[in-house]
Amino acid sequence: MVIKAQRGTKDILNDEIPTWQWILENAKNVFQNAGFCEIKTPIFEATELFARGVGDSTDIVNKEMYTFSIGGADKNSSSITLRPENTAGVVRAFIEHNIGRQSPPQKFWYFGPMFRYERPQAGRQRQFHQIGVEMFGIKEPTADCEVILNAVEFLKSVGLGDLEVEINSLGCTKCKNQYKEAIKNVLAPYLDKLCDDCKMRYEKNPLRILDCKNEDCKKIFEIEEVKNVIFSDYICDDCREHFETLCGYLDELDIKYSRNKLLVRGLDYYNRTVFEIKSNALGSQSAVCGGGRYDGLVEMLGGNPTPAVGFAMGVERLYSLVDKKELQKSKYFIVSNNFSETIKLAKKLREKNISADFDFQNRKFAKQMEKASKTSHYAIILGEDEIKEGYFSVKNLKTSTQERIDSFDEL
RNA sequence: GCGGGUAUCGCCAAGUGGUUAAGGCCCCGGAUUGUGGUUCCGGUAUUCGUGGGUUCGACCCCCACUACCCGCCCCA
Repeated sequence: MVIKAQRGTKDILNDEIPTWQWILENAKNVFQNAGFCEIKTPIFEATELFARGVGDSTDIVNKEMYTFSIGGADKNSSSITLRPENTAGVVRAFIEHNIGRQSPPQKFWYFGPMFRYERPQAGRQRQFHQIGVEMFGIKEPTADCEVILNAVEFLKSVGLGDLEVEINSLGCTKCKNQYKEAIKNVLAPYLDKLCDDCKMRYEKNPLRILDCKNEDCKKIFEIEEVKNVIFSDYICDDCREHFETLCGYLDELDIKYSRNKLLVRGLDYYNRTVFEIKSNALGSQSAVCGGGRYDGLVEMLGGNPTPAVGFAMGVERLYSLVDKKELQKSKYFIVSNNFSETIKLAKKLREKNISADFDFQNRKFAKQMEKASKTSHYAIILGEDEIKEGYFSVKNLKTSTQERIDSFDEL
């Protein structure tokens, strides 16, 4: 019986690796230049962290978590969960290490695998990777601006500078709740015409009705009185000023964005600013990046009240949009039938940080040259004459020119 | 959780009831016994996702299962 990779998981092999590494290098450059420090948190956490942090009205917590009971069936067993996203974990670390004591802002970026038990599909796997950023301690829209700028700059660095940003403001706890009530009231007469999913959302999380793609539901949003409520400027003065200030900053940076009043994100912790970056080249899973402000989360998880804002990007989705990179050739391929001389030379070259490879089967020169031309820029011929007289014949495999090199230092 | 599609060598694939399962790429070997990229020659699936069934005979028909893909939902 052949064991295969689990459903919704995949191996990332040679042909994909250069592009993955390139994406990561760009992330590191962009975020570290902006003062974000990488943070690596564990892949599993207490189940309760996600239940409280991500929110139990979300599908992620309700039906998509990989949860295990550790310690058997006895009463002391603890429940752990493979992280479905990384904000909760970073916030946990932030509180646990008292990072809020340092002078704000505290800026982090991360990369790593996330796990969600969903039906695999284009742009969606059960183990997938996210690159993200979290910024703590700043309530002003300057932080929202910094975070969005970094998302855009990173996308630009991987050649995706033209994707448009959608933003919205959900308001603070107070105006968000007023808005929810207003939506429930105006939709009440139409409740039985909404799709089944929306009927459930009506009770659990009415804002998400606005996200519905069902045509019948969309028609209801077109009804004058409903439309008036949905598109009303429900947010309070403070929230509006926060949002408008942010928009002003984005304008100054020439970041193209559009206001999408129907943009509500599925995670419970968001307030005020939310944003998404989409590409229609992705099929139905169109969001490459999603993020927003979560001013209440640190306190909810037991820390001091701390404003925060961040985003996450799906690396597999990013990968599918980006120009692919090829495996780099090594500089030298040593062609020889003397293994000990060959590997000693390779070792010396590698110690000088020069890439070198060679044949391991003592094959004839024609075969070794063939391999050399596929994998390397130059062949170093190390035959009997060269070894005896102590020089190297170096052949440029592109131009087919060969020259004699007398000392190792010239390589 | 609900709908639809597909499954033939590492990859791309032809074959759709009849004794040896095309072809291309890659890989391996040879022509070229110490010099590659071109060319030429040769080699690589006792087997067609798995298990049953129909049939004298199945990769091709039927049933079940599994996996993958696509859409819904949700999200990155």
